[in-house]
Amino acid sequence: MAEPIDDTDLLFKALADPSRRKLLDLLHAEDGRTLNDLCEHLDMSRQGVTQHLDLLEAAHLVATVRSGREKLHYLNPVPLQAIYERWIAKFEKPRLKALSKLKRRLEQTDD
Amino acid sequence: MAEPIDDTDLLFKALADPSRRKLLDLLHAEDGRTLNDLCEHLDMSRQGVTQHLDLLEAAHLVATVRSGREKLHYLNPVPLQAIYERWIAKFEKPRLKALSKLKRRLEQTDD
DNA sequence: TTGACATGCAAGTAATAACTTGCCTAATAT
DNA sequence: ATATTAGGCAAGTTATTACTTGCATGTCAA
Repeated sequence: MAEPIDDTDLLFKALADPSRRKLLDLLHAEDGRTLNDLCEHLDMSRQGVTQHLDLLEAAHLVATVRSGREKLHYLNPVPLQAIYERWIAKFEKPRLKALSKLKRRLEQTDD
Repeated sequence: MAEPIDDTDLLFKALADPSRRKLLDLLHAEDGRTLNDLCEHLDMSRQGVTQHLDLLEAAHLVATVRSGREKLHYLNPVPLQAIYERWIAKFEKPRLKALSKLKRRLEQTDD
């Protein structure tokens, strides 16, 4: 069963694979990489990497821009925030929940 | 490939399935439930639920206590904190990273 | 002390996910 | 112009995961 209905599901599924997590780490270390660049770090075929990147893109964790014959990949950390709100903050002890609220308030005044 | 080597992998794999996330939600709503209790909410065989709970237990998200012929299930939110540190805080903008440090400092003095 | 209840074990099936291979198109550099 | 480089598409294969069924064991209540 396990139909990937909502974004939450795509997101967790995207994070469930170590190769995809490595890709996120690579983009975190240096943004705007090409497909070939990323392939050099992964020990699998180019298509394998492409398919992982497609999943990351479906989960909105990676955005891409075509530049000539190259495709540049950028990290988008926003969905991770959603995980935090739904799965970390919610399950924390009340004390930490209070801190989460504080954090959000600070974000609003700061931005 | 995708060998489940470390705890991180078990954790993300555990969270990747909607039924398992539902189980966590159920335990969050009310802790110490029996297997049969949890089964009533899941629309699959008892064994299916057992296997999901086994994975959650392997990821240390659920702990169990045997009580007579019943098995009680308890939620352990600690591993979720690890995800936060490694995957949320790390990928946040520097401003939010600073807040994460603050949070940890507060935790130490508070506990 | 027996019958119903709560759960465990093991093997099998079906669905999904990860990965590969081969060929195709478009951009660039010489 | 043409060879090379970057990437896309589509099928097929293998591995993993989700789930089921049938039977076994321990616990409790009457």
